[in-house]
Amino acid sequence: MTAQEKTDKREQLINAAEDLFAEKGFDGTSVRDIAQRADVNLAMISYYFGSKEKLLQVLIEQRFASSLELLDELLRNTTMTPWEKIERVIEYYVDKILNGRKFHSIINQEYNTDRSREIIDLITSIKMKNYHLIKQIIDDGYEKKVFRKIDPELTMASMMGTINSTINSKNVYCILFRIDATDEAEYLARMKPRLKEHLKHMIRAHLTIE
Amino acid sequence: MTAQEKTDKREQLINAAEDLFAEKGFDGTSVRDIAQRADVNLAMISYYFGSKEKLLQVLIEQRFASSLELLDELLRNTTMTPWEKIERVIEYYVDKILNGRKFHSIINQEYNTDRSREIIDLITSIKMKNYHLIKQIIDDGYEKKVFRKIDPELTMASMMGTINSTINSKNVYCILFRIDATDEAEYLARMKPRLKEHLKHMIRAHLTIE
DNA sequence: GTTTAATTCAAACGTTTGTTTAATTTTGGT
DNA sequence: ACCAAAATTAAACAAACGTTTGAATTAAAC
Repeated sequence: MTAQEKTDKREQLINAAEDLFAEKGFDGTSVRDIAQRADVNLAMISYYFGSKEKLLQVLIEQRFASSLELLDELLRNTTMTPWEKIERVIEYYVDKILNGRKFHSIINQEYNTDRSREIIDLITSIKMKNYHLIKQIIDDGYEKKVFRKIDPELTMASMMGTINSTINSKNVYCILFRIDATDEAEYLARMKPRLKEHLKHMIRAHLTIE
Repeated sequence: MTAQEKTDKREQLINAAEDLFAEKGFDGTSVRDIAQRADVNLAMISYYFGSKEKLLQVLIEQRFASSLELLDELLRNTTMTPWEKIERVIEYYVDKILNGRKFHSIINQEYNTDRSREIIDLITSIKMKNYHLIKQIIDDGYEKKVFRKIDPELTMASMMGTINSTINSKNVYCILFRIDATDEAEYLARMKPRLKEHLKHMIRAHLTIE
C-alpha cells in the first residue's frame, strides 16, 4: 500500500461524511454509516479525527480553507467599476455555493443547532468576513454615487438567501423547472445561469439610483 | 384534573418538541428531552402520537393548518392593485415566518434530510401552494402592464430566502445589528420592520418597468 | 534483517436510543 | 357507588450509538 493510498482513507472518510451529513444531518448519520460508505474500518474515525464531532470540524475547516482569496483580490482591484464587482461577486457565490452544494447544505442545517462553540464561531467568522467584503464594495459604489443608499446587511441576506433557497428547497425548484432531481449535473447547468441572471437583474434594479 | 389540563399534555409535548427540534434538530433531540421539557411521562409520546416521527408530523401539520387563508383572500380581492398585493404578501410572510421562527427553523433544517415521504411531501405541497399564489399575483401585474417580466420562481426564492436568512443566520444579524441574541422580542421588533422595508424596496425596484 | 512506529482490524465497552409492557390511577357515564 | 375506558406511570426491552481496546498487520528507518 502506498503513502497516497494511506492518507486517502482520511480523505475518503471526509468525503463520505460530507455526503451523509448533507443527506441525513450530523445526528442522523452514524459513524458506522460513514465508515461503510468510505469503505474503511469504523475505528479509523477515532484514530484520524478523535471523534465524530472533530471530523465535522475538520470537514468544515477544510472546505472553507480555499475561500475568500478571489473576493480579497476583487476588493483591491481598482480597474473594475462597482457594478462589475457586484456582478463578479454574484457569479462567484452562485458558482461556489452550487458547486459545494452538499457542504453548504450541511452548514445551513447545522449552523442553528447548538453544536460545539468552535464550529459555530468558525462559521460565524466566515459569514462575517463575507459580509464585510460585500459591504466594502457597496460602500464604495455609494461613495462614487453610482449606487443608491440601501440596507447592506439585508442586501447580503437577499443574495445569500436566494442562492441558499435553491439548494435547501432543491425538490421544489426541480418540480417548478421540470428538472430530474437525480440529475445533479443537469440541475447545476440549468440553475446556475438562471440564478446569476436573476440576481444580477434584481440587485442592479435594487442598487440603481432611480 | 380538568379536561383542559388533560389535553394540555398533548399540547405541551408538541410545544416542547417544537422548541427542542428547532434548537437541536430532530435527531439531536431525544424523546426523554421532550418529555422532560414538557413535564410529562415519556411514554405519553407513544401513547398520543405513536412515535417520535409521528409527533414531528403532527407538529408540522398543526402549525401549517392555519396557513394560506389570508393569501387566498388576497388573491380574490379585486379592489387592491398588484403593487398593494405584493406589499401585503411581503408583510404577511415576514410576520408569519418571524413569528413562527422556531417552526420554520425546523422546516428549513429537516426538509433536506431524507425523513419520511409523508413529511417531505407535505412540506413540498405547502411550498408549491405558496408559490402558485405569488405567481398569480405576479402574472396579474404583468398582464396589467404594471410589472416587468421577471423570473417568478427565483423572485419567490429571493423573498423566502431573504426572510429565511434572517432566522437561519440569526447569530450573524444579531452581531451586525447589535441586538442581544437572547432577547427574542427585541430581535423581532427590530428585524421585522427592517425586513419589510428592504424587501418592499427591492422587489419594487425589481418589478418596476424601467 | 531487525526494530520501531504507524496503521488497520474485529470485538467489546458502557450509554443512550425509541418503544413497549403491565400495573396503577384517574375519569366520566349510569 | 360502581364500572369500563382513558390516562399515567415506572420499569424493562432490544437495538443502535460513539468510543476504546489490544492484538495483528504494514511501513519506514537503520
